[in-house]
Amino acid sequence: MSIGISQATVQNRTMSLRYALLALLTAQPMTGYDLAKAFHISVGHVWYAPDSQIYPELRRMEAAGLVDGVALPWGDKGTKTEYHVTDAGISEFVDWMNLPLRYTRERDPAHLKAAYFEWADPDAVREQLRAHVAHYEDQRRQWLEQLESIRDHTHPIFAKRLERYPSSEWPRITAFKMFAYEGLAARAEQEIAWAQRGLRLVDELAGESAAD
Amino acid sequence: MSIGISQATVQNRTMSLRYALLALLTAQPMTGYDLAKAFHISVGHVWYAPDSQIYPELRRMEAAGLVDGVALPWGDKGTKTEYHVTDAGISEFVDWMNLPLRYTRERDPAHLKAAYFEWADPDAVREQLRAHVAHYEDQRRQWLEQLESIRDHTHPIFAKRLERYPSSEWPRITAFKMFAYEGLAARAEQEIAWAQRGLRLVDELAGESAAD
DNA sequence: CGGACCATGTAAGCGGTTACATGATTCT
DNA sequence: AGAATCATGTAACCGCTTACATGGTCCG
Repeated sequence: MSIGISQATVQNRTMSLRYALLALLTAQPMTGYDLAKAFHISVGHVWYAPDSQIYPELRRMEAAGLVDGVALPWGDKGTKTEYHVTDAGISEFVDWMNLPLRYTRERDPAHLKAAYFEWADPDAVREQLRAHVAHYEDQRRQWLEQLESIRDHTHPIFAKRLERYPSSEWPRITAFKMFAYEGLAARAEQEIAWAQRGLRLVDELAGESAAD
Repeated sequence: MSIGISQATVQNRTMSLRYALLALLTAQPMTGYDLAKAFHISVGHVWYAPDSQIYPELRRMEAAGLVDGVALPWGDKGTKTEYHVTDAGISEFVDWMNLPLRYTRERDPAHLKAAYFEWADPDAVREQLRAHVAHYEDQRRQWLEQLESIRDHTHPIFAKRLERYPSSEWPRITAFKMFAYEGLAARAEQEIAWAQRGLRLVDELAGESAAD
């Protein structure tokens, strides 16, 4: 016997894609294509999204009044849509920023498998640990690159973002962004160290059984 | 014009729930209820799943021949189904264990928000960083508890698992399990350190603007 | 003129979440 | 007798992935 009046926006799960898009659009207006590209060179390292998710979400956001889509001519026949954040969009983004996060349960395939490594061939274990190292070394490299270009303000989107603020605000904004990426780099280093410890462990165990 | 013959089991995404269930059932046969409980006291700290996901998955796994469901009487009228891994189940689990992981893109709401903390109230930032600390301190505590009960073999499911092996194998199996949980504990410690650094950063920035 | 890039999607499906639902059993 | 626990689900929905699809534009 519900009456049909419902608290529509209670906080559906996370919807972080929406906020990642809003975050990017607070730096400058962009087309869906620009956003997709920005996802690869910027937030994409914190929150990845493919085109097929971005375009529809932008249209939902426009329907919700969070962004304005402005059609721009492109060549002779083509057009493209450039999205601008609205005041309502800013307001929703700030609300989200001030709201505490909901932490989800741990769900980690790498550690799940590691807990049952006795079922795998030692060589397969080694291969997977080396892949773990390689993956996080790559991540770490990317994050350090981001860090560099944020520190020296050569990061294109970040530079655009700073232009919107008085230079007195720059250290604060830069500090937060670096803080976020430093955390990710530190996490990557932790994962590398862990996997390397695993590799040593496999060698030790192989040595023992060989000595039998 | 496809002919309808398809490579059915190509590797649908991860399906880690299925392998988490198989992993548990290699320790001992269990009912859906037991498994749901085990998810809370064991793998649940690496891979969580609610009842509503476990029961249907078990039936799909039975249909796929990976487990055998044995109906057991329970009280006067009730029955319960105890699932046993089949040889095919073991084989599929081992195959999965030997296969390299597919790493998914980074998607981390906490670091996403941190990168845009200039949009949040300093107090809201502090609250979120403290929540981050609290969350990972809790995780860390749970993982260290797991570690303890694995180390001294008081962990009920793990003890059952060891019974299936000659005691010469115990160090190896124990070492892998501890390795996995140590990695998680180390990660939690890294997250705690990161958030605490964030708290210091907010204080520093507040001090600077107060000095203006 | 061809290849790289710009632009924007649709469709199917899956894994997971949340909320809801029911009844039996064992313990105190 | 009532509470805690055992047992097993259904239904709706959502965020995301994968694969597929199309056409225009710019540059060398």
